[in-house]
Amino acid sequence: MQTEDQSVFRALADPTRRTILRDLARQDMTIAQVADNFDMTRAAVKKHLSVLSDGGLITVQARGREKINTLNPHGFAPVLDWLTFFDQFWDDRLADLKAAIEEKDA
Amino acid sequence: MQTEDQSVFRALADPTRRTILRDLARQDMTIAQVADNFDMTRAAVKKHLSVLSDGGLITVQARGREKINTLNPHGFAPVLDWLTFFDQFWDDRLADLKAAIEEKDA
DNA sequence: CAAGAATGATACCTTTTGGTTTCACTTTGG
DNA sequence: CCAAAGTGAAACCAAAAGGTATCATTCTTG
Repeated sequence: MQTEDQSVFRALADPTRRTILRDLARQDMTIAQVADNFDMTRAAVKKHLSVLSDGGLITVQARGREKINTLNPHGFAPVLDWLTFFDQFWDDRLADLKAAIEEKDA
Repeated sequence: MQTEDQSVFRALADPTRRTILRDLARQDMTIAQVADNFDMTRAAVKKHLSVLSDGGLITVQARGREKINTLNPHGFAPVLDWLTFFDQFWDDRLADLKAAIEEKDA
């Protein structure tokens, strides 16, 4: 458990990468297109895309000399699974605490 | 959106911290108790706890000379909210893709 | 009150990260 | 064919991250 999750959690840790994911949610993009949305070099964006790819959050396919980056919704599964552990914990043992937390939600 | 999420995403990025959260899910613990579960100094564990606290994932209260660290389930909310954006995206625009992904889930 | 326990804080070190530059490589188009 | 477009990759840098060691503080307790 949580053995191979590191790459996806690491991928989500950077704000630039989280923004890229939102951008790719709108449409698939080449590296250059993604880079146009940021004030940094294409090389830097490329590195971010590599981290996202390592984390399984995007897939990349070549189209001629271009690389099309596509959001991979399936890649979020490990994160959701990990978070689910806590849901279960609350349900099983801390129903009262959960209720208390929600009502003190100022 | 995603403006102040950084601290919680950063907190979740480290495997030691994710393990600490699971440990705290079982029971509240002092710093020394948390440190007993790891092969590193108490000072290092303390730093991790500070990051978790900054991210809102745990709360800390003094009890005499001890500090009791408690899991704060509410702290996960920003992460769930952020992830929800993609759920919505799938529902709104990619119902077909979602189905395709699930059925090709080898 | 004095010793020990639990912690806070600081300085310091090493590795990772995020970024830039630069150069080689492949595809596309006129 | 040849120049330009789109990438890949490597070298290099500064800053952040994860750890350790050390010392000062603050409770607890006999």
